[in-house]
Amino acid sequence: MRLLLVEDEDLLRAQLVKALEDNDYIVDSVQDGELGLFQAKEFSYDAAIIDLGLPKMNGIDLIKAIRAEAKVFPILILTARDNWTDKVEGLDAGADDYVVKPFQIEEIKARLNALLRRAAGFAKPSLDFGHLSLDTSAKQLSVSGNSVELTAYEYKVLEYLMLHPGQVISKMELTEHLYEQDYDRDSNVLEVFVRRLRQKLDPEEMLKPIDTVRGQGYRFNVPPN
Amino acid sequence: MRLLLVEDEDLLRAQLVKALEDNDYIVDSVQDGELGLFQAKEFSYDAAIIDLGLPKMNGIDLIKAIRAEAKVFPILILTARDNWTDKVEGLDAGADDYVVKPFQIEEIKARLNALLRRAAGFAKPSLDFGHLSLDTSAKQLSVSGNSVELTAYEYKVLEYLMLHPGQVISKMELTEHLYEQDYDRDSNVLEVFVRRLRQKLDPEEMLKPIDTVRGQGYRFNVPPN
DNA sequence: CAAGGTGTTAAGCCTTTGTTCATATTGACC
DNA sequence: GGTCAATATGAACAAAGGCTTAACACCTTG
Repeated sequence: MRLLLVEDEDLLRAQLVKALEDNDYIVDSVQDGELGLFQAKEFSYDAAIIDLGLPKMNGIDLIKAIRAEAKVFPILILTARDNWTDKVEGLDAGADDYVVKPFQIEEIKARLNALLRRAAGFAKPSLDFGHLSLDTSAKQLSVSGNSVELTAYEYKVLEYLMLHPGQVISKMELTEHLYEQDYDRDSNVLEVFVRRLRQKLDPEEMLKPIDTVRGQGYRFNVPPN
Repeated sequence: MRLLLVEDEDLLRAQLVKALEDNDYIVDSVQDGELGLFQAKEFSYDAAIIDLGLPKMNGIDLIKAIRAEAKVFPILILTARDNWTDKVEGLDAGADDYVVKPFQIEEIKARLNALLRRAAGFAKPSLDFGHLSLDTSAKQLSVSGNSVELTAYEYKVLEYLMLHPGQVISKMELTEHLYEQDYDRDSNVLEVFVRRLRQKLDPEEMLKPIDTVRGQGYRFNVPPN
């Protein structure tokens, strides 16, 4: 899960980043609205946490701009207690929830979880395609009935692919979803993971659940019927 | 046993928290209805104690909202003597019992025990999976008929895992259920408990009732039929 | 006070996993 | 067909994470 954090206060930002990272989120944090918008346009996030009082471009405008880009990930806004009217404006602009400063880090985490779960919407515990089924709460794959264990990273890759069935996902997009910063460019970790996944998904190499589109990325195939 | 306490009066709240904690409950306490609802949604409790006169969202609405979320844990309401009509409304809204203020702490504890016993009584006296059966009221485990003693913490761990069968439960989630605050990060208590549990559950190490999903947590395996 | 049990810590060992590397294979373009 | 870049593959390695055991402090209980 990759988060965008836009917060101008250095100390608070650092605390949040740490807390979120401890919870296994991958966090990109920036200090002002302009940078926030740039990041939001350039990368794809699972959720954003945005302080409403920001330099360069205020939080409300940032949210509007993000929504104008047709980005739909949930947005959690941080607002000071005294100007709570902002909160309404923020929700109007397209935010999904708010937390009033000062807050407990725990509250942020809980709200975030709620949003992400809600965003998953259909709250599907499992992603099913033909004889492949990925149980997202058991973190387990089942191939025509037989359960198969996945490592943490194998799971992340497969989940991401299965969440975008039939779409070509570039290696960069995948890598960015797995790691914090842009990872060492000349590494073939991803290829190795895909290789191991293919073996587990389809030991016989008959059905080719994951195609490689040369130069573009990988694609999880929706099985016929 | 984890309780949710929603009470706006600081002194009373503190007294209740202390008394309950002395009785080995784990207590989350909040000051208003909105926070209460949030907690109830976000975490899973064994029971709740709710004052009817609350800021932000009154107790009646809170109870309705909790029940609307399909939460079934018992709810004990606290009500002032003069407006006893609230009590009826509260019970109608879905509360299970009431105590009139002012009260003796002892009374709260007694009512709570009764509620919990009743809830355990017909809700789920035992968690059964294959040849494993955990008697939640006797706090006793039986492995293919033979009863096995569990220590307090062993029981807590196993109960939590068995309440979420087939799901991967992170160590953090488990630890938070065992202890109040987030516990010392670099301690391996949990591993030790799991180790001891595994021995008791399955001395032969054949059936692997508890899987470890590396980097993610533990999973109680649902035995195949 | 002795004895036994329980929760906790510490330490070393062992396994899994992520990562790298070297080398093979593939596909696209000339 | 030849050439080059992109991807696959298999093996090897180091570190993280988990396991296991033992010891210890603290309670209870008799």
